[in-house]
Amino acid sequence: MDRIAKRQPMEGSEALDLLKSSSLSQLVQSEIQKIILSGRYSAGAKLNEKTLADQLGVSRGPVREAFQALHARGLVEMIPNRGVFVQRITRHDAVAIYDVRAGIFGTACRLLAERITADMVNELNVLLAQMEVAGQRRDIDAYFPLNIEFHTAIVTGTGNQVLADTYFGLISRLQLFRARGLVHGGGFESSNIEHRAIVAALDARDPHGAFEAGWAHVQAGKARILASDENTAGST
Amino acid sequence: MDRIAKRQPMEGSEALDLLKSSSLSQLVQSEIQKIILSGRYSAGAKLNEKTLADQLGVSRGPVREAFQALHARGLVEMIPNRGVFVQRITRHDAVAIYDVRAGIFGTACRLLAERITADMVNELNVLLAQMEVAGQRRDIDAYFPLNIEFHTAIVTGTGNQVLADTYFGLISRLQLFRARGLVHGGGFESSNIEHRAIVAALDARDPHGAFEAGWAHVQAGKARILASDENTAGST
DNA sequence: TGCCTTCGTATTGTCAACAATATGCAATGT
DNA sequence: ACATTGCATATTGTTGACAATACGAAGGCA
Repeated sequence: MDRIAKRQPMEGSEALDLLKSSSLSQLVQSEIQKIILSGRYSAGAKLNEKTLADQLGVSRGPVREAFQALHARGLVEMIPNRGVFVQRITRHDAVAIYDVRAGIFGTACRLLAERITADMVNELNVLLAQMEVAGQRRDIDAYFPLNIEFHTAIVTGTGNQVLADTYFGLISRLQLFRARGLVHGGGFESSNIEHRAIVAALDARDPHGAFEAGWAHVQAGKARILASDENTAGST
Repeated sequence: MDRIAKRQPMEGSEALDLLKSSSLSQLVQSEIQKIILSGRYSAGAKLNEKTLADQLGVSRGPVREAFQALHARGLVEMIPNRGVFVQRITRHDAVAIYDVRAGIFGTACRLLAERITADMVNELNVLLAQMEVAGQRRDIDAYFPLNIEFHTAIVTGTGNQVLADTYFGLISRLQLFRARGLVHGGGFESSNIEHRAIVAALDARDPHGAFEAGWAHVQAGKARILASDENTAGST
């Protein structure tokens, strides 16, 4: 764990974040978030204030502030006088998150369909082609980042920052759900078919079709994850 | 401003909140949120740590923690070494929030259409009737809480807590937008027509129709607010 | 007059100490 | 053997103090 530097302005990797946010709590927050999402702590694990503070080289104050922000983002659970724990995402929670994500992503597609440029369509088509290649090769390490880039391009392409923030908030909570196990390979083919349907609707500037395609894609993803989870563990 | 009691367990109004959350920061947070949403501070106004801490009868620590949570919820803006300010919601922001709200509310309607009970339909019909009475009487004080109850019933009726939280988060940010001025009366008639369309689709268990009705209702509300804002102030 | 520098004050950022609560272990009693 | 009580320890909750930064007024200079 990288010890946060004692205020020396430029310090390697995230100098930009530092310049923008400066305050230690922001730094500590993103650091703890990284730790949580990396899956280093299992779901429900306790986050000790002093331990974390020592690891990051700060006092407990900023750590406690970071906890509050992470709690508001739904990444940790706080029990008074007991402590802070990595949020447990049950199957039931995951379903709820996926349904909201379906609505948000569908909305993104719908909004994008009304304003998408030819360049953006081309960009998505390039990603589509690359994903198909990776899919045929069963190359999950190539496929995964492309898949993320595809969804990110659509969500940020709307130009709606609130939508993007909401979407990424849901994504991070889902990361928490599948933090353990779940290679969730497979489903390349169907996933690519769904991607093509989305781009087709976007290219046709068809808001309704785009929403439906986006919604259906996330719902299909939900089904795939839940099926995969069914096989690996018997979580509540 | 009610001074927060010094730990005496039961203290009038929000004893339940206290029992559940206990920690001062939670209390302070909801208190500051109330202050912000009440519109007592104008948009962009500075929130002084020590002043607030003294008003609430606590030290700066819990106040700072509350700030972090409120920042994560998008209610305040934090500038390093400068302080915390009531979040400014521009017209552009409001449009973005409304678009997301349309998607979320539409999604709520869609999900609810798949699981709504006859009792729930009746409940909504009762609210519908009451709103029509209030609308015909131009009784905004009666109409407003009914309107909120109608939307809340739909959103919570889905049983999806994540969706509800997301929705209410957007609502509170919108409250920030129209905190000043904006009586936004009028539009009763059209609003009621839209409400009827929503309930009709729900009663018909028609997910697509319900989504569209919900989406259209929020979009219409957006148009009404923006038009009203056009007349009152020239915000950015 | 208008602009810049300088200094005092107010405010934020961080920390370490103190108080309150919970946890785990040992001793006691049934 | 098992449950219960009491104590020692660890952890959280809160506070006040100190350091660093920003703000604003007064004064000097062109």
